[in-house]
Amino acid sequence: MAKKNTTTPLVLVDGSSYLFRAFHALPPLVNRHGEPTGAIHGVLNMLDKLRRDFNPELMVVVFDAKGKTFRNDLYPEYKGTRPPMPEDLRSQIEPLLEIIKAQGYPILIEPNVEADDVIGSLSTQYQGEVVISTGDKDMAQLVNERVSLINTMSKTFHDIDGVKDKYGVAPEQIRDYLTLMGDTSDNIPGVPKVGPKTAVKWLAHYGTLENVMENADEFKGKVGEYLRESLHFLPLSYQLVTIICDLELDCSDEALSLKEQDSKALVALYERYGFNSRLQQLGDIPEARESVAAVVVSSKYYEIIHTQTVLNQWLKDLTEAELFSFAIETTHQDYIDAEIVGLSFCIEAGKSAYLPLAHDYEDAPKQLDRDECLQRLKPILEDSQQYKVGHNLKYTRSVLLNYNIALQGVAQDTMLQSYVLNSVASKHDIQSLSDRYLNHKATALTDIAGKGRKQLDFNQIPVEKAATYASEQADISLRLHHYFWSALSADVHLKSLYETIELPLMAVLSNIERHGVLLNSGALQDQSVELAAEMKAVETECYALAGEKFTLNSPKQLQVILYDKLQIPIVKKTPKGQPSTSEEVLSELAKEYPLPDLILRFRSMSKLKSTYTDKLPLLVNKKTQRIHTNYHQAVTATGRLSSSSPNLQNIPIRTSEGRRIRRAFVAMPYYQIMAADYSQIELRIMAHLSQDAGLLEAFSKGLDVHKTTAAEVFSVDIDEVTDNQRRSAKAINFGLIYGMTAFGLAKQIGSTRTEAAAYVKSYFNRYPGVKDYMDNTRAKAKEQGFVETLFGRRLYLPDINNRNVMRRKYAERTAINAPMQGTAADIIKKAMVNVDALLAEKATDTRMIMQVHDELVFELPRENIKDLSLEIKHCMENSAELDVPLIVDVGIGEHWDAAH
DNA sequence: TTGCTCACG
DNA sequence: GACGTACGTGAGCAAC
Repeated sequence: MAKKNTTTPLVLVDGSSYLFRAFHALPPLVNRHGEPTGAIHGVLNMLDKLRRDFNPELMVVVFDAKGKTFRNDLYPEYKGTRPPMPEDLRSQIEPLLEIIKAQGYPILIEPNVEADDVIGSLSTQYQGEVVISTGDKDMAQLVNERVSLINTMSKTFHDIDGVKDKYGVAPEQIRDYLTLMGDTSDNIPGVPKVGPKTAVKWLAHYGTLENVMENADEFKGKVGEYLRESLHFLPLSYQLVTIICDLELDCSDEALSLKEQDSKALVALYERYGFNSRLQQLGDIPEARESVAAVVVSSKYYEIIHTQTVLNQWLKDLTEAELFSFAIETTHQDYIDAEIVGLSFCIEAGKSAYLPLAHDYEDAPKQLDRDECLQRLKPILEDSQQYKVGHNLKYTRSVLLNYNIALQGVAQDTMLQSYVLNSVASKHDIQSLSDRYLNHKATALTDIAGKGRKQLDFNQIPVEKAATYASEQADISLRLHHYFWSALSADVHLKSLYETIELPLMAVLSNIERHGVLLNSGALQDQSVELAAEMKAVETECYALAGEKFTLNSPKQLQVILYDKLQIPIVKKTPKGQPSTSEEVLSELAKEYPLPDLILRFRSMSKLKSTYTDKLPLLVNKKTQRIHTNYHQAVTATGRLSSSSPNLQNIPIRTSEGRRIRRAFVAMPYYQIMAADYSQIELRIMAHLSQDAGLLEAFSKGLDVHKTTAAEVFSVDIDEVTDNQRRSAKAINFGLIYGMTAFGLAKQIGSTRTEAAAYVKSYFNRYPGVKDYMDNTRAKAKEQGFVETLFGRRLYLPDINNRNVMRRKYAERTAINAPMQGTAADIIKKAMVNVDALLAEKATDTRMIMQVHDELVFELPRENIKDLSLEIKHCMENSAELDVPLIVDVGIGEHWDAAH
């Protein structure tokens, strides 16, 4: 085959590998017919990206054919351990092929061989540069001077050196390497106990598999025996991992060239499968415009509202709309200081408007009066029957309240929709979502405002630019809603989680944030002064012991002092290979040396001072004189909230110096602080989920569960359990929630690994239900690719079947932990919604002011405090029906510390 | 910006 | 005989 006269490479795509990976990596999106389309999206986006990156003229997408291949004839057990393809994936193949074909890609599907073999043959026989796009490491054997690999999903690129770096062997050794290791996912046997490290070591010494086999007698120990026992089947394994490179295929340029897309067919397909943003893009092509117009609103129409007449028309349209999306643009990111600069609206995809109100740069065009416009919008925004969509409406709601507008009728928040559908997707901001789900690169704020110190506030941005950006925000939000809504509607649990927990919680959180917490700044400032003095003293002592001055807070400098200068032996290294100076290590060293203990004292004081006593007073808001945190509702993988600026979920409690900080969290005059926390909620959830008889009984009888566990594990009478046994049992109970190993438990309780393993074994004997539950959870996770909480919140685990042991084990531990941590999060969120309703009904002056994962904190008037605290306690305890009682402990005091 | 360390549940 | 080792967060500091 001749090389085509082109400067761009031939791109070969392993379609099957990407289809499979996209299916597991992406959320289970469905179109309006309820058909799954997530994997199709994934593969199409990937193809787009390859085209953008390489701009190729020749490009082929290769898929595995259905049915058996010649490898099954060689070895009937080949891929014998693979579960059957999930139906939701199988059903996406045909539509995907149709779409790819209509987009103009040549497709190759060869019977009796795999996609690898087709790609191997094409890359070998083509004379020019080749890029193979695959997620499969076996293809590394095809790399040479003109053939390289790219993994479009993990964004990695491998040429010859890249393969050597990644695997430790040259491309021509890859087959030997794979043969020695075997491949569990394809069910190809290798030498037992030989993994990447050993395979690389052997090949580095002997060069080839053949040489290893000829010298098998030289290998010592158990592995040597395994090697000799494996010799008879290694040639077969080698044959199985070898990619065929001499298939006779049509390799003409004609066969490999990208073709013109069939716009008409694409319009029909995109419409059929609900690929709206692709449909929009087709609308820009003249010959497709007509057919596109027949199915969607095509062109984007962004209007700027400058006159009363236009405003009137839009207000009328908004009032008549069943559902509209809107967004606000403000001067600050902080909702308290934010002033509204403009609003955008969208009634149907592609048709939106921007209402500029407070752009005040030099020569800014005259704009409608802000207060007047807001007054006219107020009835619409406050109408609970007028349904609205937005993105991160907690912020919008808080800002509008500054203008005395109480947002009602929030039907949808696209940030929360995205989070409920897939909490693991790292970002839920509108730009990322548009890119990911609509395949549309939205204008970013930094595109129009710049970034860093010179970033313009929104009121400084020219109205024209601002209008494009803001209108697009509303437009995208509406499109995302259509997209997410069909996916949510397909799953009753996810939909209910979204509608009954996350959406109502949004307003509750907004109220908590806005109300804020009263802080005794003076007390903290005093503490800062005292800490500074003590730190000074410790510092002087440290310099004396070290024999020189150094930065106590620098791990790097401390390393030099401890391990180089003072020659203290290294106990542990950080993940990057540096000798660690962590708390754990220093405590150990403190037994023998004086300096580590001083460093620890210095560090803890420094932490308290810099993070809390110095910083918190600075965060008191000038207007309200209180602290206003931000609760993030779409950050954690498990469903918990997180808190920032300041983080009120990590205020110290474990040391007395730390608790002193809590005493600065006070109530206003005539009020008190009440703290209500769930007792051992995650263990109770484990009892409920596992239905283990022993655990259920312990909780139902109100026993001390750690003591009960100790009695069982150590086979002693419950009255004879020692404090030490109880402590170990508590560590076991916690460890179980985290998916522990014997190693981790041993480290925690300071026992040997063997002892720890015996405790775990004994635990599982006594609580067989827990063991079953954990095994079932892992198995289900592997099968489904996700785990669920009691209320159906999902957590996807893309690594649960990863070939990398570490990543897989990590995913397995997450699989164990997430249902418990997540269910606890669901329960307290429900409680927050319920308690909020209770307080509204009571019309008291009581305010919820903080949430710390299993604790709610309130500020309430002194009168009737006992009655109300009991009501709140009951409300929290009844927010979920478990097969064990939910217990809430309540405390009241002048400050947060006293309320515990 | 990254790595380390440490505050919380 | 390799390699890591209990889950989930946010923040400050040093050093690049």
